[in-house]
Amino acid sequence: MNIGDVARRSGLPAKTIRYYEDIGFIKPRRGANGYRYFDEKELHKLAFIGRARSLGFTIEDCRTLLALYEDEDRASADVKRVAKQNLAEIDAKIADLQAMRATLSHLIAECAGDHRPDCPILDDLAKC
Amino acid sequence: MNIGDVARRSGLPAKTIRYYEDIGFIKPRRGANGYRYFDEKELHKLAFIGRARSLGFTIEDCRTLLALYEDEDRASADVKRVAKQNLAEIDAKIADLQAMRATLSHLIAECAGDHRPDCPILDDLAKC
DNA sequence: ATAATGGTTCCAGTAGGTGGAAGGTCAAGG
DNA sequence: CCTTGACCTTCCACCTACTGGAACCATTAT
Repeated sequence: MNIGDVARRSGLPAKTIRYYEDIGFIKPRRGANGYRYFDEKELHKLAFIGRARSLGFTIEDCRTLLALYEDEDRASADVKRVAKQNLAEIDAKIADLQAMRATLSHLIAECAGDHRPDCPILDDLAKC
Repeated sequence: MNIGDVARRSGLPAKTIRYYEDIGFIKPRRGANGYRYFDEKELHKLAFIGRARSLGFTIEDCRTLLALYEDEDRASADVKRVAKQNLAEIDAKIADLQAMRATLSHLIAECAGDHRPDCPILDDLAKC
């Protein structure tokens, strides 16, 4: 498979796949013309990374998860630990965003949103 | 005031204040020794930006909001529009994160988390 | 032969700062 | 007067995870 096929099948942009090669996730062979050639295993790895990324795992998490995935003797506890850590980070981000959301939607509700200059949103931002 | 005083009073790191000067938010005068000198108005502006940033507004949003703040003839509708746009982005992020969270916490619940290698988390990531 | 498509490398830029080096300045204490 | 330590300066690099674009080579279809 060429990179375009892998891109289509994995759902990742070709640029991202090249980037993932740069940072060492995959090492596709090269054809005589210099083109990358991917086998099913590499496609699989890329899809794995793509799915992990979409669940909010960082690139470093992906390295760990891939290593665990390829380690037949892994303990599921190790995977669970990484996943729980990620969950905690997701929860922290949600909490942050919800706090912002609460403040902001309160301010929006208070703002008349008309032609006049008086604005509780600006008042709040400016308050010392 | 020197930059350290402003940092303490605004809650922003001195590095960030220098950065905000670089990108044109403030233009503090300089003393004979080259030190930046800040007046109350600049402190105020920095605090305004800090608060806006903590509510999730981008730097570009901050530029808009500051301009509105300094425009006596603004319409509160303009401020409200920026705020609503930001709220929509926050909501989109929360929704994304909650979708991740749901999938991930489901997988975590299914994983035994022991010494055995079987792991529904990896199975899910690997599934084509 | 040519055009469209797809591949390659490399460099730069994104957002919003943060870290660190190398060096100038100022106030207080011995 | 000198030193120490806290502050200040600039500049350059680095962070995450890509993304865009230029310049160029290869393949395929017409």
